[in-house]
Amino acid sequence: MSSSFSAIKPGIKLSDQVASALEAEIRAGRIQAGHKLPTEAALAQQFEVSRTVVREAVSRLRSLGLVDSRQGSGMYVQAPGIEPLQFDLPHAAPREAVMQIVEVRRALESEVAELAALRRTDGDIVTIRQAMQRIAEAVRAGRDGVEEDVLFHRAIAQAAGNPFMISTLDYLAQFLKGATRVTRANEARRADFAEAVNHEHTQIVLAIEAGDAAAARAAAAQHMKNALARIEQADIAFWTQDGARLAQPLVAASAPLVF
Amino acid sequence: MSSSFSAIKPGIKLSDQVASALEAEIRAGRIQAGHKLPTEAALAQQFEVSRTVVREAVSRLRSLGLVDSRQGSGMYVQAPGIEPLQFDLPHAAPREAVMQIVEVRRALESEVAELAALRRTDGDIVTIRQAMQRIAEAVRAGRDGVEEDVLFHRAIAQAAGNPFMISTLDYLAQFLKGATRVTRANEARRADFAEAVNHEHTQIVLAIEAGDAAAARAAAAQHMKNALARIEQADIAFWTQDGARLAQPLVAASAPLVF
DNA sequence: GCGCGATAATTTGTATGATAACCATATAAA
DNA sequence: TTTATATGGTTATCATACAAATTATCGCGC
Repeated sequence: MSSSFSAIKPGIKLSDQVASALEAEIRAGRIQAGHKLPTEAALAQQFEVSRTVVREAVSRLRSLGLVDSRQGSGMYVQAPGIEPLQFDLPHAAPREAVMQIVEVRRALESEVAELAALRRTDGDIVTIRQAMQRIAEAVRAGRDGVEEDVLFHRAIAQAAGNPFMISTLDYLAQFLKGATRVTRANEARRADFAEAVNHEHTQIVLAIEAGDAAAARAAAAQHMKNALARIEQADIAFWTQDGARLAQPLVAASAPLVF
Repeated sequence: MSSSFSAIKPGIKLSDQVASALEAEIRAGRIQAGHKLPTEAALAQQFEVSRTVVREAVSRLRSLGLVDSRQGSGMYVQAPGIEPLQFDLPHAAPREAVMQIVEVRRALESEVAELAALRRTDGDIVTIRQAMQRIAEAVRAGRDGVEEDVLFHRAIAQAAGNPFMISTLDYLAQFLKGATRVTRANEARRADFAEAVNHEHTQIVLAIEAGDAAAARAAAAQHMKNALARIEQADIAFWTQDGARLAQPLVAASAPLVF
């Protein structure tokens, strides 16, 4: 292995240049996974920089999961890991995107409800019941109950006993958090919405308690379908200028719950 | 494997501790987006560490996109974006994890098949048919057809018209790629597996072509259920020592397809 | 008082050297 | 074979200093 690293250009931050160079070396596979890469001192000499910038660079690679440094031993390159999931949202059609993400959630919530009906323990049922209580209390207290709603669905996911379902749903929740609140324009429908949501939640819980997998799936799917309808009826949340995420709606105090 | 001596770990790196503390501080919103956080010297004094570790910690936060440092000015917290999805796999129960991830996939594939049945265009059907053809050709050519299988399921997802479904399934595929190939120990069953997989694929495609949403969902769910059974029958892929991801199986040439 | 440029102070980026903690290996001792 | 010790190498942390970029401050003319 020759791989004498090229010199560097001034202007851009040195640590970034070194980090990029090393990252390229690794991703190109010129340094095999599991192997040690040169010592900090050696790298500093090859790049003609101080050990400080080498450490800064390696720090970045470590947080990217590309290398793993062990004190006293050395720095080892890790096999290229799993590429994380990150939706890229189109700035063009935010309404479409929300509905499509809800479709994904519907698929998971249906499965989760079914699994919960099959696997729920007595403790799970207690937790779910409590979560439903808290939603009612929040609504009575005049709040929107969005946080409690998240916990309710999370409790069901917990009962399903699949941690990957939970984390995937949590990911989706980041996008839908803004959409679960609708604007003041629909304030008049608030009571209707809250009642409908509560009824749908009840259907799900009853099916889970009864251990009726098919009914639980159907109830969850119906819940999502109705939530979609509620979102469409209302003004949905809008997107931030960079299109990176859903913005928090301006009005939250008296906004109805849709999920 | 003697008695239970809990592993002590005072060897947590200072920079990691500082980074975690700062990250918690930011994610909790105690430092608003756009505001400056204390100078490196100040942080070093507060945490009672050297400026070096503060810089290492901040380096991590910068690569996470949480802060942005400008020379001569200071370090500014950036608006926290969407947290990407990244399963953390337990190195304890890899078989369980695979099955749980397949559960997630089953939920999505069922929904995808249903949506595809409702929304497929003529062009979609052609693409799906071609993808199925390519699997058959690959199997006849003696290859495992895993790549073609991925494209087949992707074609169906395309027909469903939901890009988020596609990217989520792609993410799951990273974990299941290793599991779709089984070891040579099951070589004898190869013909059976290939035939079964082909039959299940056909059922899905026929339902989609017929526009029968319920049948498509059922066929897809059955396909996933059977795939799970095939995985259980076979030796599933094993995990790497760090539990970070599925390892590529050693034997791929004559391994049967399960999905 | 107000603009405005020089300048000083502040802050991050980089360099350097030193020390501590830790690991791997070899060697000696029991 | 096992245990203890020695030794060199590597990363982690510390302390200090300087460079480079930004920001605040001062002084001066008007």
